[in-house]
Amino acid sequence: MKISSKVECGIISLVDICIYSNDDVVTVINISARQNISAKYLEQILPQLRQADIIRSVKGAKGGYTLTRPAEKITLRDVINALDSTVLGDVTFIGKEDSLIADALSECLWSKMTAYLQSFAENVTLRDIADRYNKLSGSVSEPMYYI
Amino acid sequence: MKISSKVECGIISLVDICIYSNDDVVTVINISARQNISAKYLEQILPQLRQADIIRSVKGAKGGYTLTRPAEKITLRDVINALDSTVLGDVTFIGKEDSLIADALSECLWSKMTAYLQSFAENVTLRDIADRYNKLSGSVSEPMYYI
DNA sequence: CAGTATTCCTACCGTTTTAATAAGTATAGC
DNA sequence: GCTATACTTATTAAAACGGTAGGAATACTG
Repeated sequence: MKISSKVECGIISLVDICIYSNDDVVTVINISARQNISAKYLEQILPQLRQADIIRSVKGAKGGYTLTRPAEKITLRDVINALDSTVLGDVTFIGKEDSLIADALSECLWSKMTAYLQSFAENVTLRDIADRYNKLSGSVSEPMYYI
Repeated sequence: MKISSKVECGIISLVDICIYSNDDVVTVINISARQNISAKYLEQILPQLRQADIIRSVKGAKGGYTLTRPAEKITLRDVINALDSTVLGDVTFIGKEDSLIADALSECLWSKMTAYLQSFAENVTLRDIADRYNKLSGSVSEPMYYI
């Protein structure tokens, strides 16, 4: 599966906001520095997530971003669809293909696949990713204390 | 989901071969005419399916293609992987992303999704598509006889 | 053995998509 | 008013994709 950098960076940004906002906003510059993603690139991605009502922005000095709701209420389906609706959406053919075989294919394969992808992504939340991240980062750094 | 025209046309060609080869080979020109796909384009797709041992070719005059095995033994997984291994394969990030968050994301979402896609496509065969096609084409033309 | 029908190979071109950058505007805190 | 920030739009550069083209190799046919 090919996932665009935009989707990848978008999700990473959200997890970053989730982890580092302690009742406070998180700025593009912060995210950029921590996640090693160009700030200018983020400025293009985050507004899309705001329009999808996943994050809320505060303008001006001391501004930044926060999640609009608890991380466990934000599904990856919401996020992915906001950034690139083709990822989980119905199969689209560039070259028209108005053939019955293509229809059969759609019924037997593509539509079932995409239905599953949607429902699967609906059952994974930002919280799940953040928790998993915490475990991963814990298992990397914690053992150091015991050396 | 975005599926390339190559994958779509490749599968259509195989179903066409499956339907129209009666112990005989099927030529690119035949497929092209029936499925309305440029012959030159097919000449680019079919060799890939031959290399993947899905079809067998006969060169020269009276040449053409046949399936290497019964249609019920050819899974869509084989076909899709032969034509574009990125469709069902592991998620690939264009922009490197060597972050732990990306790892967490991979574990919680991408790898599970792709594993499912692979296993799902493994359980659909060319025969299934051909059968479905026959039903579709039947339900379109058969009722005409009763008018 | 010549002619023809076919697969095969490789290069090429144009369009679209994507990634990333850039520049400048608007807003709000201090 | 200065500064830090989000917002918007345009632009560039690179890659992927769809499709075309020319010609070489191969094998049947008369």
